Amino acid sequence: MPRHRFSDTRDRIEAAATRLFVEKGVAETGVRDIARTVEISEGALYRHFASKEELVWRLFERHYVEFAGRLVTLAESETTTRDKLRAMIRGFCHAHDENPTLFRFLLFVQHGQLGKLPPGTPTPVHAVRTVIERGIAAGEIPAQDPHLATALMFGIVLEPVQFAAYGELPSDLRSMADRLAAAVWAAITTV
Amino acid sequence: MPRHRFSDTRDRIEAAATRLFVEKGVAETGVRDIARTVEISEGALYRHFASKEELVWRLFERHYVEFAGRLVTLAESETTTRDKLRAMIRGFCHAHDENPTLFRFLLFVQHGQLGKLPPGTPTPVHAVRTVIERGIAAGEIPAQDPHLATALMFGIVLEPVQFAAYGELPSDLRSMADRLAAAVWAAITTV
Amino acid sequence: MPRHRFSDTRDRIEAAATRLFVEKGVAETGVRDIARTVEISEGALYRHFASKEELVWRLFERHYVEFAGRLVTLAESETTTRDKLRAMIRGFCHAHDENPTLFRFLLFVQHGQLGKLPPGTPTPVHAVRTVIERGIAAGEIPAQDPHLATALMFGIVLEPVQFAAYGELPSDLRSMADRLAAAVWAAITTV
Amino acid sequence: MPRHRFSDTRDRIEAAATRLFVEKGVAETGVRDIARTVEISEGALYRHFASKEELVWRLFERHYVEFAGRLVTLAESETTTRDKLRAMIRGFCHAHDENPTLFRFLLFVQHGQLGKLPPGTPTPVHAVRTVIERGIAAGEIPAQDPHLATALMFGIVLEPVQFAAYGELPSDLRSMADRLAAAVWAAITTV
DNA sequence: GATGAATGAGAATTCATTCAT
DNA sequence: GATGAATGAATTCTCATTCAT
Repeated sequence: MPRHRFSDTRDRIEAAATRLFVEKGVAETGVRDIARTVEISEGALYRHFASKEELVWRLFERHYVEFAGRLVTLAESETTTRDKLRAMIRGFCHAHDENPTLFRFLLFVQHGQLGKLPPGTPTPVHAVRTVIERGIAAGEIPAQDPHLATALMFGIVLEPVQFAAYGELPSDLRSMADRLAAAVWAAITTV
Repeated sequence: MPRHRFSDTRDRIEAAATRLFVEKGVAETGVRDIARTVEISEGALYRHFASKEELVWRLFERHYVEFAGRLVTLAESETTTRDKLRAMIRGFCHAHDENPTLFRFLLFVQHGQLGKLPPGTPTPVHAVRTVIERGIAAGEIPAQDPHLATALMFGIVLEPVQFAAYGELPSDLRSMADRLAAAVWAAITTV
Repeated sequence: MPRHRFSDTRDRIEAAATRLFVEKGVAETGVRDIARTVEISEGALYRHFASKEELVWRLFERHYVEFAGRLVTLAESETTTRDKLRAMIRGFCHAHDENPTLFRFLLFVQHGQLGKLPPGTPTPVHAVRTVIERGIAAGEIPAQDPHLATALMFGIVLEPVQFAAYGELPSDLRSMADRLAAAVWAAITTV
Repeated sequence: MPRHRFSDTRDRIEAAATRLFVEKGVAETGVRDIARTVEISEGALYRHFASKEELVWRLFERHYVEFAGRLVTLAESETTTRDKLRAMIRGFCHAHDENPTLFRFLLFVQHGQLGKLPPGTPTPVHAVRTVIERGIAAGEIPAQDPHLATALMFGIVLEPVQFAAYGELPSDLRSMADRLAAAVWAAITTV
């Protein structure tokens, strides 16, 4: 058996990298920083990831797609558009509170990665927009640009995360979930 | 020799730097890139800015504070809270459409810089929160956490900018200003 | 004016690199070695060459094509095939004696580079083969595989260079030129 | 467990290494490449060779000396100098065709190793030169520098190998053996 | 005998900054 | 004021070798 279990080191690398990427930014985080945090040599990192770029990508891709899937599942478990949206918003809050670092990495630090997703990959944006489009089609939401409505929903949910990171809001997002759901509903039904 | 040649070059540096910073990120933009874009030598850049860091900081600080001031002025020109907020939102949209690059630089690329502002410096966040706090005190807005209400307003206004940058919304934000103002008002009056 | 004239440093880099590449091999020569030899910093090298690979390629390409051209010119200045070949062989010897290091770099260290030449580029091999093919067509050389005859000529001329490098022959190749020409002629007319 | 498994692995390592060294060069071939090709772990390689350097050296030394011995034997089995040389040339061609990769490794990739041979070690060069020196002494070859004559012979035999590797000659050297022998004889008897 | 994660010394390359001209 | 070659530290990555299991 190896000195450390494989997945052990790999997981520790991922956790450390995510945290550092969020704290300092991807470009500002050196392979050195990650290695020092995990307490392995720089070279050892490359046994687990072919490059820093791949590390970033893997981190992003896996969790991003997974999160999108979770949102879809949450929406499917409800009937009305309003309930679907509320469930998804709770999903956002839950994901954030569970691992704020990872959440922030996925939703704010990922710009370069988005373009690499194969076209057609389900994303959180896509999941939300689909629900909204169906809501409009079903007459549950007034007719409007679904892209704009989606943007409103994301803004309302994500900006509090930024404020929380700057200490201007508590970092317990779940306690605000219903308030946010109400705000989203008000914002997209007021045309 | 032209009197304004100096500031001309300086302005061109600032414009080029802002654009590159937004397009590629601050860390990913080299002094060399900037110099090449402006068509001056690398050395010449240092005649105008003591360091790359200072260039970033100057770029941010000047426009950020100026923008905050503009928001305050806009709010002061109106009487009711609702009108104040609408005026500010129009200010956001106007600032964006006038120079989307600079706007995006100020609102999204600046994370590292925010902490350098001397405490007490007026910021856009502060300008908006003040209006909201007064609106609550005056009973024009239901009692609520003014930080959260501020976050909602920022989310509703800024997220469409991100969507516009990804081509999912038109980049003409002004055409959406009243819709955004209505959404903000609905979101913060629905508790 | 710059600290050193541009071409000065560039030339010194090329000379040092050629020598080191021949002495130790390309892979075994570090950018560090070159920089130390030229007495500049490693980074300074990159102002003159985009990469080590480009340095190798530039070194090879320029001189290789130039040498091929010289051979063609030499052949054109003679009438009979025998005289053409002798002139080319003298050209080889002259090129070697003038700068044995460069000669060895071009003819022995270049394997990886040959494939990068755009197809159709005139090479020394091509120059020699053309003369031999015409000699066969004109009946001045017995009918035979021109590729083999070319190989014989190259072997006869180049192997003494290797021996000279190992101290088993004097490094003054010009003194052997006519002997080598006689050997080549004998080898390719004896079928 | 098979008795010869050890030497099996060892042989497979040697074969893979030889091939990779010739294809990509010694420096460009990593221990990793070799291990992957043989389908063993990197660590396992060190059970068979103390270091990469030793692997290269062993590969070279054993076959090089063996090949020199074969040449001596071939020469001894003939009487006249001309026959001795022809036998040796056939030996070269045979060795090449049997294992072109190994042949090329020994004769072209070995530069660094030659100097490590204990002085006095019989080498192919030495074997050929001895025959030529005796031929001169016996009056079968005109008086001349035996080193140069040896170089001519090596050039005539080895250059076709290079051409074959570049696809400009068939890789079946044996079919050319007598032609090469004739060329060598012509080259060294024409002074 | 075998495994493969880990090491540590470099390798090539980039980059903000300096400075002689 | 301007130039661009030079610097030197830092960065990403490679690689032969070791060693706990």
